[in-house]
Amino acid sequence: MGVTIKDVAKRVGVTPATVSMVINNKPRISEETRRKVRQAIEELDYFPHEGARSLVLQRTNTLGVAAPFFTSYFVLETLSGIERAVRESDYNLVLYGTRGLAETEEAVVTRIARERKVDGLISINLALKPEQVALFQRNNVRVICLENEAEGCDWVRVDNVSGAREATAHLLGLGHRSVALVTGPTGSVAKQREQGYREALLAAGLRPEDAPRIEAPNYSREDGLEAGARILAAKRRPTAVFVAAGDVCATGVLLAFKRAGVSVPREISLVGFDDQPFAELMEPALTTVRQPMERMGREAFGLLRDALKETRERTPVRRDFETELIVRGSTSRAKA
Amino acid sequence: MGVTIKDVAKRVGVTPATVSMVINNKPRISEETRRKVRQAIEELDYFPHEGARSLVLQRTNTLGVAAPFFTSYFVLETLSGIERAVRESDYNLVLYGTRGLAETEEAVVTRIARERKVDGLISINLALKPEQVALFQRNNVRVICLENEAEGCDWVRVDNVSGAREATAHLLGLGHRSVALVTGPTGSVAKQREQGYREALLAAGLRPEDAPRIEAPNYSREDGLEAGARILAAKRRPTAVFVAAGDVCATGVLLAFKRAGVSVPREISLVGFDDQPFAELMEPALTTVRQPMERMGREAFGLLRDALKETRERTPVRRDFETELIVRGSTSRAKA
DNA sequence: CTGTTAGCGCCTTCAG
DNA sequence: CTGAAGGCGCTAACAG
Repeated sequence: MGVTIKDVAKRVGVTPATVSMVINNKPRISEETRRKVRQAIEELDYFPHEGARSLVLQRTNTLGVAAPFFTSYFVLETLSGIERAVRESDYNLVLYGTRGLAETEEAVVTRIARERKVDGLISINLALKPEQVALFQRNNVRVICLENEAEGCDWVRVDNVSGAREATAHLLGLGHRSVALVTGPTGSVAKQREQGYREALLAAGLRPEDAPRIEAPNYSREDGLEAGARILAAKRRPTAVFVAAGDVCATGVLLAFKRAGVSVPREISLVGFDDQPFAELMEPALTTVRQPMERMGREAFGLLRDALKETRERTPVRRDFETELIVRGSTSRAKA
Repeated sequence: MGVTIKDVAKRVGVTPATVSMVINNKPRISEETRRKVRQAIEELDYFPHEGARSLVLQRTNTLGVAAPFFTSYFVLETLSGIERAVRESDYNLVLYGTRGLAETEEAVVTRIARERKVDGLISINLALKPEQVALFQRNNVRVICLENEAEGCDWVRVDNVSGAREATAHLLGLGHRSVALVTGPTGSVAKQREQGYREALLAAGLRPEDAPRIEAPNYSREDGLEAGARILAAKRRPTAVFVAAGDVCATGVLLAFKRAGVSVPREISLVGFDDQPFAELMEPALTTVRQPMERMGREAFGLLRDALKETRERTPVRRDFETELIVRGSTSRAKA
């Protein structure tokens, strides 16, 4: 169908091996031959067949990115960083979505590991089990974890503990003594944020048990609406809320407060997590914790590329990025 | 390195060909052999090498998605629809970003066509030139266009003309006689939306030239800010604005109005395009034009899959999706 | 019903 | 410096 290396060879009157060497810039080919081969390639509009190369070279020049959803802001932003870095290299990028379902995740991961379509994988937010990590190792697929951690893999994440601690400390610094927590379902990220929250409270001599703790199973706006209602219904109403479950959820909390006629930040202060673009547009604009997602994506790609250069196993690399507290209008000093 | 079809064959005492036939469910293999082969596959934990299959089968089971950016809401949402549909099939998805640069786009497109890593491509918003379409055809890569149109390709898009007409008509129906337009840079989509806008005005006996027409080169919030300022500075200030350049840009326009102390919708009405999630969260909530992005993505995948089944060329298929006007708080009746 | 042969397109020895 | 041969892992065609 297409033009192959043989066609080029025939035209020049050499063998495919010679053409191959020219393409791959191997030495010990005369300038003369080199020139003629190049010209033939030009004339025939020849381009090497990547699949065939992969087969013999045992590498695909392709990286995978797996994530539960590609609609999550975090995933999207990190993907964007990855994509940008990849475009500057000559890797390709394959996407694997797991739809947030454990069984799909299982199947997808198995497939990625064994199908050999990728040299390496960036796993965003997947709960990789040890046997899955082992499967990747056996199949010689390097894995970098983004946001989640898996034993034996490099990982890139944000320091959730300190981010949450800082957010909570900001509220305490404004004089709030009762800070509610709205957090995601069990998972390492949620745990870390809760830990940071608790650390800040304890450091201020407060007891975490004294303020409402509400779970937002889906990090959704609806979850936030319900959380907001429950916070208002608490017997001792808190004067501040830290929505560790993220900005989307925080919009729901805010909406619940507005519907109840409770003013933010006059009566209650609100802090989110993520710094999504709309955070700045809300009324009041949302104080929140920013994560350097794009940079994290680039870093994940960098680690993967480096890992692929090494033939032997390295000791896993860990990168913790710092968060940044963005103070806006949704937080203010507690009334005395 | 990994276990191959030969290992399986050797273990059972048959040839690779037999194993291959079992794997691919070809008939004329005895139940006995079939069973033994299956068992050996199980025991050895064998999995076919996709790359090797592709080489001989002349298809990669992989589809590409190319777009300028993967951070644009439209791209993201359609990608999500594509991804979902793909996950239900057994195709893989490769991403190609062009960074919005013409030369990158040129290089990427050429590479996609010639590298043969994909059987088909969904092109979101790329300006495919006829020679590029021809290049794809020569290399037997099917192409579906999403949002943009290219001669000779199937395409999926939204009816921008009628969407813009409806949005404008909504404003006119509220009694507005001077409706400004904020539109994207030249491109088929922007042209279509402007056409719809003009049609609505003309149908109401108004002259498009009488109201400000402002370009937003990057569809950005900053562009919107500037557009808003210019609208307020117009000698005869319009009472309504249609931001065909999208909701992000509309947030800028709104901000400019707020900063100037001009109340929306009391003094001026505002309509966006896209219905991004934050549109509902703005104050006032934004009236806007919704596009069924997810469904469009699924449809694009469906068309591509069908096209790949057909061996011969078909006459191009076109799908126009309808928009939906979502009326919220940013539009109200013009004062008499 | 199964084995043999040939080849997908390319690259890497090893001779010459 | 270049050609010939072998093989990456798999499948299709043809024999047996």
